[in-house]
Amino acid sequence: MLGQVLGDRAQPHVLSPVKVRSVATEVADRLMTAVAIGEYLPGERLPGERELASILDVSRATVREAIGRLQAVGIVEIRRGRTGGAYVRASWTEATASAVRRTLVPRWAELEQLFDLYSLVEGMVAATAAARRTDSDLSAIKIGLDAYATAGSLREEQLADRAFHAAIVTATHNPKIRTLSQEVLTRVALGFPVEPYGDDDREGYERALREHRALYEAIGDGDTARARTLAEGHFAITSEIMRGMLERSLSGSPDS
Amino acid sequence: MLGQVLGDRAQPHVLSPVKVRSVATEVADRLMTAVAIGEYLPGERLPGERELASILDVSRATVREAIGRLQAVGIVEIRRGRTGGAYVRASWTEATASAVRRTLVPRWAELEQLFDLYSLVEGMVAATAAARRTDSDLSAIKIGLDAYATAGSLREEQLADRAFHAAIVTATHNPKIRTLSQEVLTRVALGFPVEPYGDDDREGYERALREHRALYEAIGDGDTARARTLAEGHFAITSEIMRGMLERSLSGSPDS
DNA sequence: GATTAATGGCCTGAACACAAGACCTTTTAT
DNA sequence: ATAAAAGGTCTTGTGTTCAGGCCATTAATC
Repeated sequence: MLGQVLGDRAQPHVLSPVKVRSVATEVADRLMTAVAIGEYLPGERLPGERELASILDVSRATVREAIGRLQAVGIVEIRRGRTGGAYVRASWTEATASAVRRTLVPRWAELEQLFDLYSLVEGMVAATAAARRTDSDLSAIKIGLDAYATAGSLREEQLADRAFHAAIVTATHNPKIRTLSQEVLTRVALGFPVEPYGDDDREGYERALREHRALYEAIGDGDTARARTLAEGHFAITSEIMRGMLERSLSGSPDS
Repeated sequence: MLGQVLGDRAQPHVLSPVKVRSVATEVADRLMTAVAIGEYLPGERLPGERELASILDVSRATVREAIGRLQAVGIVEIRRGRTGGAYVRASWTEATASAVRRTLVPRWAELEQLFDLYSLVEGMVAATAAARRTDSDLSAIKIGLDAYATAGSLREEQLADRAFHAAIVTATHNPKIRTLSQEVLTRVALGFPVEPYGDDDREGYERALREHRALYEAIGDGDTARARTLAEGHFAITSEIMRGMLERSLSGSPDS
């Protein structure tokens, strides 16, 4: 009786079909993520196959399998010879537009949910950081903030942005939170570059800088509510940008 | 220069060694979780090997491998014959005490972090639910609350508790949040039963009931801050209970 | 008490993913 | 021209998983 009211599930969540990621898929996802978050910029070369195999502790065959997938969707181009390797394509967002259409559009609703989750989690992170930050945490955040403010190139902007956020996550004093944040970011980033590359958007930069400053001060003040609100808003903006990118990629060429 | 200041990592997170879970490990973890969260109570029988293989969409050999591990750590006992199967041991928390010592103690700090994360995530869930709940969401939560209030047995308490929390998660209107919550819970639960079984603790029950009521009202009022605070506190209590259990299991028999 | 059904226990063979390593081909720095 | 560094291509071996059948055990049923 009670079971009926409560909707007693015949198939609990923990007993849903099992699916394990293959090593090759895991590697491919990681490499895509690395490119997506700007770890490797367009024109840059990924580490060699042998090196990646060593770093990731997998066989070279598996690395090749993974790189082959990146090549297949146009994220990298392969060059042979002495200076060969997997180079991030200049406009991989454009190159993958059709892949985006095929892969991501059916999951539009899912992406919206991911963006939402991303924003909420980062708000949680910021609030926790505000509650727990030490003075040295604050200093580290300040360094990231200043670096962002004085960044001279897009690359420096990216590095500083990541350092800033990394310092905030560190200020939560809980490595699990970092793991969670990275996992959520990865899920979001798997389809999109978090920082639109060619986007030399001064206005966006100024806005981000203002928000970073405000967030820094909220954390410095230990104002958890303000830090949360600011972070949620900040990452919601990022989500908006991605959403806009996707929409543009959709309204562009109908299909390849 | 900038790179130095920002601590440019030679080995980004995404390029750390790859390790994928085997199917058998995944199945074993799921079954352990199912037992840990009270899906199967002591004395109850897990589904048969063939049935599990079908449900989980894996081979029976893999299921056997997983069940063998549960048996090895004393979570279940295997009976043969017509009414045979894997039965949850009456006092598996006791039976696994030494396993807990060997497995969990080295990760004490990690567990603390997990408890902390658990509490924070559930706070986030409650706040989001308070902000987004519809009237029908609220009704569902109320049903769970009432069921908890009128629960006549431990089993009913568990079911109602889960229904209550499930209804709150649903009220966030974001399935990804549900997934996240479950993942975090699973990580926490992997070592511990969330609801200590034999713990016929009226005082604890009364307290939980009060907190559930308060949480229900905060969500009803759309008071995100209060909902968050209540939920964080509520789950922090759960964490405290688990912590106490572990400490008792430690101070008990030195080792087996 | 015999039968039968439901269960775990056990085995084989094939398919597959992955690792390890050798060797070839291409390209470029020297 | 040579050598180095990279990707391209094999082979071989190993471990995991699946699919299926058959055996052993137990208890409900006739």
